[in-house]
Amino acid sequence: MTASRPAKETHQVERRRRPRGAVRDGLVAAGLELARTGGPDAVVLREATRMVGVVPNAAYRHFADRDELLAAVCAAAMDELAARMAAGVARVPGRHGDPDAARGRLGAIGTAYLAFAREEPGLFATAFALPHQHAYGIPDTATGPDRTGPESTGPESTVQDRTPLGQLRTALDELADAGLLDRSRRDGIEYPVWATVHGLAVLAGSGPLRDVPEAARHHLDELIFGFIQDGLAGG
Amino acid sequence: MTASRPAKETHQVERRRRPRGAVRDGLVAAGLELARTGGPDAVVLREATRMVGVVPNAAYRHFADRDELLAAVCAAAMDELAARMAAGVARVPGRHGDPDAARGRLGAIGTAYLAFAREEPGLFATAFALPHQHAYGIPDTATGPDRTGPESTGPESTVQDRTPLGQLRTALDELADAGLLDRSRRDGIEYPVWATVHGLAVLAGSGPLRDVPEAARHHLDELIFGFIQDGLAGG
DNA sequence: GTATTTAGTGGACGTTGTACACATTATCAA
DNA sequence: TTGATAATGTGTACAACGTCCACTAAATAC
Repeated sequence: MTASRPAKETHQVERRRRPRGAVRDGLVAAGLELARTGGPDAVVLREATRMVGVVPNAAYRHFADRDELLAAVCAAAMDELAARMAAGVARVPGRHGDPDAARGRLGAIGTAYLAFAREEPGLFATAFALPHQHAYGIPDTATGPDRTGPESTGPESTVQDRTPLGQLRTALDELADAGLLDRSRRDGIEYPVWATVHGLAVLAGSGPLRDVPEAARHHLDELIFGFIQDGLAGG
Repeated sequence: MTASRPAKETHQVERRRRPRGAVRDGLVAAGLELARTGGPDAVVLREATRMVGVVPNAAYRHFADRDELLAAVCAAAMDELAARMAAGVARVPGRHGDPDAARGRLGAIGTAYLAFAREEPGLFATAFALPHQHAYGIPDTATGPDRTGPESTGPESTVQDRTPLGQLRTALDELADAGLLDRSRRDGIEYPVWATVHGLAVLAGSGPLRDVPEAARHHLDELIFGFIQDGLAGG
């Protein structure tokens, strides 16, 4: 403390030498790792700062509070799910409109969804965890169109959205283009399909159907896919 | 302190005057109220003891730790769901085997399920919240038949189980008895049906489809029920 | 009536989220 | 270049939580 700014080469704490936004990104990445092994509740602010190598309060320069960090982590987890789905779809060959390809891509979407839920239960739970904003308040009285409601598509859905629902919509549209899904049944059908796959993912992932043996798990998947096929074919 | 046991009527802290098991039951009831308004994370041990009027450590005479209390609260929440479903089914008139009654009872089950998820989001989330045993461990390697696997029914499913899955099974059996569900399609069909309803309950309750307006919500319900009907009818 | 179990109290510790004051570096105007 | 201002990290502190330990009074068993 004698000199005003002495020996800068020794080891002056190396304060603030990280590139811009590195701490923020690091916190999200750390939170993602915590979420991967422990779900949303495991993303604890202090632990994340510890992993990044900063003091706990440093996080508050980048996030208003823990919930805002968690929100970023949730978004990252959702992105990872979307990426896996897109990768699975991309692996299916065949031009648009080809019935086999259309079927294959829809199947790939469902498979990727279930695989993610099974292989990364923590991230899956985190992706769908609402950051405790006010969590479970009064049933809500006419909330405006704030959050992702029925996925407000643009004028004509020009740019494809990578969200799970967006990818599902694309696959179902192709199924209709290929003549495998009656146009009169297309409208809104994405919700029952999504609900069915998501329901199985939740029930078998962290719900009452967790720890059913691997064989039965596969059987459940087949049951679900068959059920969806029947639902798409219609009565 | 002069007499060995003086003035018992004054105000000697009124220690231990509660009936047997009252504290335990009170803790679960308190936890249930906390869960009702805040979900599983809101069931905090100290707050529950405060509501019951005992010191925090008193809880440890009845539960090994917070997770064990939470487990009891989860079971209570699941019971409430089951009770609502049973009540809904009981409201539908008609003898066993009557097609209208069979359809009505299956519908009542789904309706009660969705209504519970919508009216009591905290309890619904709690009912399906696994108490953080080790939560999201390694994907599990051949776990034995410990937890509620595929709902091990007795020899011939003599006594009806009130669990949601049990009630759904009963309704589907009746549907088959009434000739509305092909016997060849009955086996295992409860899982896709459950998954579909549960998926919608989760997505619309605390998931990305929360805060869709009331009207669209009803439309979603109809879509789901129609989809299930088609799935039951088969291709 | 005494001994033993049961069920509550009191105090303490470590961890968490977060607020306030402070210090240092980056950015930009003069 | 210099000096103001914003951005970003540090330190200290506090309340609340889950949980541990020692102690004590009531209920029960012998």
